[in-house]
Amino acid sequence: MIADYLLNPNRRDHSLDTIMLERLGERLGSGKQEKAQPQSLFEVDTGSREETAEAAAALAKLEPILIERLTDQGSVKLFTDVEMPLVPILADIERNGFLLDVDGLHELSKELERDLDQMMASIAALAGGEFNINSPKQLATVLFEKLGLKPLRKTKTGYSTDEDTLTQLATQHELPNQILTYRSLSKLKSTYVDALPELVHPETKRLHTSLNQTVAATGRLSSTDPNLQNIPVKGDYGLRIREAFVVPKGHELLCADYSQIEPRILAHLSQDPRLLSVFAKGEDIHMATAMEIFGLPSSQITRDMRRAAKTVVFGIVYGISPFGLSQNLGVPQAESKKYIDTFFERFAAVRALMDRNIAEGREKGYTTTILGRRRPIPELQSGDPAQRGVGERMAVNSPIQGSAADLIKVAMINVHKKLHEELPHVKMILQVHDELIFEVPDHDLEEAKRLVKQEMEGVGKQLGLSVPLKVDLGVGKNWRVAHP
DNA sequence: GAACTCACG
DNA sequence: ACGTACGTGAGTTCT
Repeated sequence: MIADYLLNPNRRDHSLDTIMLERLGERLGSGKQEKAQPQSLFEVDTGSREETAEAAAALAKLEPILIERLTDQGSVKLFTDVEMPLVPILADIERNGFLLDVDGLHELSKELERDLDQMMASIAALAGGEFNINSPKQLATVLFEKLGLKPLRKTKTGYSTDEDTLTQLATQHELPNQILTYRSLSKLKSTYVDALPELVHPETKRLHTSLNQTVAATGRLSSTDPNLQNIPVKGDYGLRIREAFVVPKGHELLCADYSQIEPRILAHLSQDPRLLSVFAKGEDIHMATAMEIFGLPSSQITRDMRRAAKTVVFGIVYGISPFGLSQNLGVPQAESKKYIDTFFERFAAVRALMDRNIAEGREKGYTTTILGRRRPIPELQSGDPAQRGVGERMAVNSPIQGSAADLIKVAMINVHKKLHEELPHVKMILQVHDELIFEVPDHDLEEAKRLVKQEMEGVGKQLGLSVPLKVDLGVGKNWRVAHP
C-alpha cells in the first residue's frame, strides 16, 4: 500500500521529508487495513520544501511524546534515535523492490498442481473417500473417527491436526505423512508460487513490500503485502521459490547475514566469561555449549549433541521450560531438565541476566534494549501464574531480540550512508531481521562486499559490544544461491 | 472475523 | 495444580 503510494509518479518529486511525514502517517494509523489512512500529521505538507523539512524535524523531536499519546491503550511505545533516520531508508527499500522471475514461478505452479492432484487421489484411497484436505475439521473426522487414530491434543474447537500431531501419528498409519506432504506443497503454492506474481508492480515489474516499524513489540521490522520476510528457505520446492528472486542482467545479489547475532547479544548482556571467550576466540558456539553441557571434548561431540546444544541456546533466548525443550528435542523431560541445569551451572551469568530482566520488567513495567527501546510487559503484574509465565518469557527474550533489532537498524543507517557516498548504484532491497540484501552492479561487487561487511560488523564497536560481530556474505544471481 | 495451520528469523 | 519457547504475516475453512 505504502509502496504503491511512493511509486505513484505524481509524487516522485517530493522531498524525503514529505515521505517521512507519509511514513509517520502510516505509523500512527490504527489497524492493519487503516495503516495508510491519513492522520492529522499526514496532512502536514506545506508545499515548500524548507517548511516541510522544518515540520519533519519538529515532529522528529516530538515523536516519542506523540506516539505515547496516540497509542495510549496500555501499550506505550517510545522510539529511539534509530527509527526516524530509518524512515527514508525503508522508503528506499520499498521503492527499489525485488525482481521476480514470474515465468519460473508459473512453471513451478504447474508442477505443484500435478503433484497435488496425484497426492489427492492417493490420500482419498488411504482415507476411503474424498474430502477437503485443507479443512482441519474434515481431516480430524477422517483421522480420529473414520480411521480411529488416537488424538493427541485438543484445540478450542476440536482435535488438533497440526504438524507436530501428524508427525507423531505417522507411526500408526500411512495417511498422516501424505497429509503433511500435501499440506506443505499446498502452502507453498497458494502463499508464494501463485500469490507473489499477482503482486508484481505493472510498471517496475518488481515486488514492493511494505516495511512496518510500529508493529513488532520488540522493535523488529515487519513486512507485508507481500511479506518478504518469510520466503521459504527449506525443501526442494522452497529452494525453487527462492530461485525466483533474481537480479537484472549485469547485477549480482549480495546477501549479508549476522552470524549468531542473538547468542552474541546474550554474551554481551550477561557478560558471561565463558560465552565472551567463545566469541572472542571465534569458536563455534554450539560446539562449545555442547562440550559444556555434555562434559566432553570436541572430538567426542556427535551431531545430535551439537544439535541439542543449539536447541538449548535457542530455548534460553526464548525463556525456556524443561517441558518445551523436551517437546522440541523429543527427549524425556528429566533429560531436558539436566541440559538446562547444566547449562546454567556452566553459564551462571546467563541465569543472572534472565533474573535481572524479569526483575526489571516487574519493577518498571517494561524491559529495555541496548539503545533504550522499551517494551511494556503488563503480564508480569498479572494475578494469573500462567500469564506471569508468559510475561517472564517476554522479559527474557525482548532485550535480546530487541537489541538485535537495534543493531541491524544502526547498520542499515550506516551502510545506506556509505553506499550513497561511495557506491550510489548499489541498492538495498530487503532486511530479514539479521540479514541485509542488496542488488549490486557487477563492477561494484567487490567494493560492495567490503563496504557492507565492514559497516555491519562495525556496529559492534560503535555500540560498545563486548563481543565481535561476524557477518557472512553470499553472492549469486538469485536468492537461493546468494543465501550464505 | 475467528480459528487453524505454517512460512520465516 | 497448571500450562508450557520468542517475534511476525498470510491463506483457507468455517461460523
